[in-house]
Amino acid sequence: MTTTNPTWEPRRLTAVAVELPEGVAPPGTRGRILHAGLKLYADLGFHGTSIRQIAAEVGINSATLYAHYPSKEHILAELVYIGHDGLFRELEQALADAGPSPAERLAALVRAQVYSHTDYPLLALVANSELHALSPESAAPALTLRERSRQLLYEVLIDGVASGAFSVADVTLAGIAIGSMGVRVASWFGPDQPYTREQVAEAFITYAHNIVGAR
Amino acid sequence: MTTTNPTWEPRRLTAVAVELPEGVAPPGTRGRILHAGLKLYADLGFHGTSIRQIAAEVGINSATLYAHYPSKEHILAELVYIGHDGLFRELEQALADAGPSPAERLAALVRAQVYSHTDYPLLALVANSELHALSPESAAPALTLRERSRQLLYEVLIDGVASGAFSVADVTLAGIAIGSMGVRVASWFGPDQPYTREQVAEAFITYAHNIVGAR
DNA sequence: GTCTATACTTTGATAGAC
DNA sequence: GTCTATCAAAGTATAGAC
Repeated sequence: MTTTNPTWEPRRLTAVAVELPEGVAPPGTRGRILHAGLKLYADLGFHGTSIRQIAAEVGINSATLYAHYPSKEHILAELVYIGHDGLFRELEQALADAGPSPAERLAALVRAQVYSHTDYPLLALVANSELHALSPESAAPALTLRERSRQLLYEVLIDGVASGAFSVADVTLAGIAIGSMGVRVASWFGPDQPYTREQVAEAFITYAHNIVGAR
Repeated sequence: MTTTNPTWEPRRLTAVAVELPEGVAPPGTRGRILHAGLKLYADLGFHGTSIRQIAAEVGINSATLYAHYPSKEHILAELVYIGHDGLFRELEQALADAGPSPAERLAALVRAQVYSHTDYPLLALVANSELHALSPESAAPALTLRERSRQLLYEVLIDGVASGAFSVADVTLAGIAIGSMGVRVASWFGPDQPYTREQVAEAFITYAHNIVGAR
């Protein structure tokens, strides 16, 4: 193959709605740019997407983008931040609404993570898979939120072990395993498979309980 | 920010050895190109890497690359195939060496996947995270191997349920959960954390057994 | 096989009119 | 805010000498 087929473009996801959580998208053109960036970054990756593709998706000239964002990277930075911030808020709210037992609190976290990824799969994919394309300064706010989210899980696990509700040899590895189930959801959940978000969440809650030996 | 800082480059991984399994790298310059591609694709992604960077890493002129590979994509295609083929072979060998019980066979698969990712993290990362950058035709052989690897796991799970060794409501979701723990290993395992590959494997085997309710 | 030189395209971003 | 027009740089890949 010595030439590139211009009609083919790689696709990372089956077609799903390009959606952001309510209230987080800026109004007007800036918001439409953000949605277009979300769709294209999820599909082609940050480096695989050109500023002209984003503009075409919005229906504006590429130069107009720079009236709303100072660079291509700033569009990604906003998406990555929104994704991490949204997940962290969902996790915090889930804990606030959860019952007092460690098992209930762990279930609330797993459910919130699964729903976050099933409801906004493009956002989850971009936030997790394209973060590495950001400069350290642009990535820092999202990384702080990721660390805080991680802490929410570990506090629940540590409490559960301390109270005897959980029985697990290594809390860190158990947390990694539970988190791994969750972050992968956006990569396989979609309209081409038969499960509802609720079925996935309840199954993964059971697995998480099994992993930590919840009584 | 209106200009790009040419001295900064995004980094996806902490420094680890750039290694391929024995015997899979072609001899001579072609093999050195493959190693350079592995390192750079893992670090910067396929679209984030230029043909000139690969050539510079090898220490040759960029034009010389085309005496060994017909395109940038062919280098990635070979890496993605090697990664999927290597994992599949390891899984098959693990089953051949495993004891007869479903629990032993599941343990063998989990251990093989963990070792494959801890021993060749760059290869695992490129094979899984950059596959989407390939054309459908270039990706097909790897996808076939991935499906066959998936089947190995599901056969063990189905056997375990049929024999009463496992107790799990949904084999598909359990398989996804177990596979998710494994594919994430390359993203966090490295010299900056305290676990050995054996510790990770044994912990994940326990979690897998817990997920499927192994008796 | 490897090089120098270069063709040609696409890229991110800017200038300036309206 | 949006456009047309354009720049400078970087991109993949090729031609042809050695």
